[in-house]
Amino acid sequence: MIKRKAVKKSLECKVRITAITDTMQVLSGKWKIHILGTLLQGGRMRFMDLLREIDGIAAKMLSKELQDLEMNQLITRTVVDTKPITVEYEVTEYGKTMEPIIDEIANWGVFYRNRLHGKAE
Amino acid sequence: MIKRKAVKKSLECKVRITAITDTMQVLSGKWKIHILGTLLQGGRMRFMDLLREIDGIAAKMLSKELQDLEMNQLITRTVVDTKPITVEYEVTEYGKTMEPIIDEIANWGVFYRNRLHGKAE
DNA sequence: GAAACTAGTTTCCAATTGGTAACTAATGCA
DNA sequence: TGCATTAGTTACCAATTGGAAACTAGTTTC
Repeated sequence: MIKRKAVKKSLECKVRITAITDTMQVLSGKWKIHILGTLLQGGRMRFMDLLREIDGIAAKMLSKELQDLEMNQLITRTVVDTKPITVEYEVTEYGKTMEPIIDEIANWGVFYRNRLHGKAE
Repeated sequence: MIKRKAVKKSLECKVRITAITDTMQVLSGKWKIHILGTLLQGGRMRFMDLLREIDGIAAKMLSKELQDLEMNQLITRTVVDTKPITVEYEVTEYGKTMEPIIDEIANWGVFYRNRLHGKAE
């Protein structure tokens, strides 16, 4: 018996921990999942649409989080030459690979609420 | 056309936002997902095992996060009357419903790493 | 009796996060 | 001319988060 646990840790666990850390870093902060979720439902949306749709977010936060998401290539930013200039945001194909995560998180949240009330009913 | 968008928001979006907020609150902080992930892999584990297994966590953080997870009934805490007293932590059946989320997050992290290197290869 | 191991707790500090409110700059409308 | 709308930015501030290190306290081993 010569430290089998340490081997087990190095191989399986570390890769997993790195993977989880990466994902959570990309989704860090209070708003990114909500922005992605809203854009996944709404398709192409403008800044002001998002500001109105996502309850409680401030312009500063929305702006910063959109920049982060764009840097990670999860969304695209397109300036449209309308009367007052508008900017459209859209989830990329790559960004759409986040959908299973967001769905699982949303599902669990519903499950959680149901459990808090009557599970016997 | 009398504000159809607002209706759409109230019905679909708000429930989803609440659900996501709930889940993320239960998983809040830097360590909860790692602790759950480690316990899901390792089964019944002691405090010191977790401290050694989860790279970088401090005793204070581990202690606090374990308390949070126990309060939310995702794990159980059992004091064992060994020579120096030990405490065992284990994921509950309810806690195991988090597994799909953690798996999706870990999967995406692996996908993310692969994409950063060679996707053409 | 000293050192080590168990499972934490306490204190103190630094960095990050996120919120409010005011401001910019370009354009259109009355 | 003055107000509204677009998409932000800036400055300031408060709360939360998390990390290091030292400490507690009981038991066992050398």
